[in-house]
Amino acid sequence: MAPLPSPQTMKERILETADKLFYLQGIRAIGVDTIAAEIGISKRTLYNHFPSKDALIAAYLERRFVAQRTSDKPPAEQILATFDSLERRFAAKDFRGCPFVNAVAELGPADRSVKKIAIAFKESRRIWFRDRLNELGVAEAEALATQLVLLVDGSIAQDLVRDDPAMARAAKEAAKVLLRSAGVDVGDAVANPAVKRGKRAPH
Amino acid sequence: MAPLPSPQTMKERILETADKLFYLQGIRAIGVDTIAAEIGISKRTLYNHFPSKDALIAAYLERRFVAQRTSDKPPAEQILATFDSLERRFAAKDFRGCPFVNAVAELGPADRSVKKIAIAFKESRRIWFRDRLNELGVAEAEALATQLVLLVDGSIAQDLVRDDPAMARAAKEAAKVLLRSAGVDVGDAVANPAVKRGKRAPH
DNA sequence: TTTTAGTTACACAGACCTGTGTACTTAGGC
DNA sequence: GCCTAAGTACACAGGTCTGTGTAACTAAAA
Repeated sequence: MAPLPSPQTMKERILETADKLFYLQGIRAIGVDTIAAEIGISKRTLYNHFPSKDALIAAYLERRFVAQRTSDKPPAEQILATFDSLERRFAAKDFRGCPFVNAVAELGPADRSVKKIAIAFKESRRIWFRDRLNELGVAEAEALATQLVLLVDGSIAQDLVRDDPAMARAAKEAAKVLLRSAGVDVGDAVANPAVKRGKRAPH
Repeated sequence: MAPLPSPQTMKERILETADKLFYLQGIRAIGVDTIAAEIGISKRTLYNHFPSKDALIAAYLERRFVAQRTSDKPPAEQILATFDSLERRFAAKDFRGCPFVNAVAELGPADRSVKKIAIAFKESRRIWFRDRLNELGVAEAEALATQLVLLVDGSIAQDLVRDDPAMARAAKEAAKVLLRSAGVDVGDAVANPAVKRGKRAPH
């Protein structure tokens, strides 16, 4: 058997380090040498576990693809909690946007497989929203789920550029308005701060 | 004087080509050799106009920074027209997301100047929305402008991954709901298709 | 005609990248 | 004690990239 200097397997150690470096600094910016050096292993060992950098990239993205959890809390709460979770992640200094969007932006239209997994991830989140909305009996769950996903990705893109966790709060407020407009009770008397004082446009 | 084989200046020709290649294939994916070869000039000429690739990247982004036009149409119409314009751009096969977001994603947190111009661009669009909302007399124009910007960037990110121009329509529908909720007349009897049939959540 | 600014062709330095080849070491399992 | 699987050290091939150096060319201006 191979020596196991840590509880993780070597493959997992490589993936963990690749994840950190790829995500924080960019896939193209990080060479396999850098990853191996960071772990303290030889480049040969890395290539014994992954046949190519492309394979490592694919494994990195697949590892990032974790399905969103579903709790037994009310669906509306779960939906809104998504944005609280986002805000927490934005506040962390090592947040650098959506790894899938970044990979597609970075690797371009050439890399078909990367795009495939990115689409799958985006769709899985949309489906999660849709299912929660169906639980709420919302008529046009599909359309509303898409709109919520736009708010999620919009706040991620904005935070990537501006480093402003408040984008998650703004997205949450917008989500409340959309949910309310679809007949969902979001537990708030006034859904949108833009009408907090009941002001209306003069004409 | 230098020979001018085309009405444009050489600098502009370089920028135009760099724009096309950087945007479509990624900044890191394109070398200066490729740009020079595409125009049919020597690499030396390129470096006579731009001291470094970084300078060319900066010029590329600055050239992309075009302020949004303001027409004399009603502000609400102008705001919604933004999403129609987005949809048209999504439908073009050479659309590859927001060049500023892509550059930040690609170049990482190291490149400070790229981030700076990206922030300026995002903020300029938010300001444009805010000014239109102020014209409409919306109370919380700042907050609503931010929410609209989230929809814009969200639809761009989604289209980048999914190649689905319908994302722009979804963003527009969501924008209508938000505007309506802020008291703006968007000229539509029913703002959100999710309540088109008046369905309500059962509990 | 002479000058001069812009361009060209081309080589090259120096760095970095992916991926391989090879011989050596180390540590369990039998 | 031996075998085997995994890891190590290290060189290197072959490619790409940015950026520079240099001498020749071209065309317009003076």
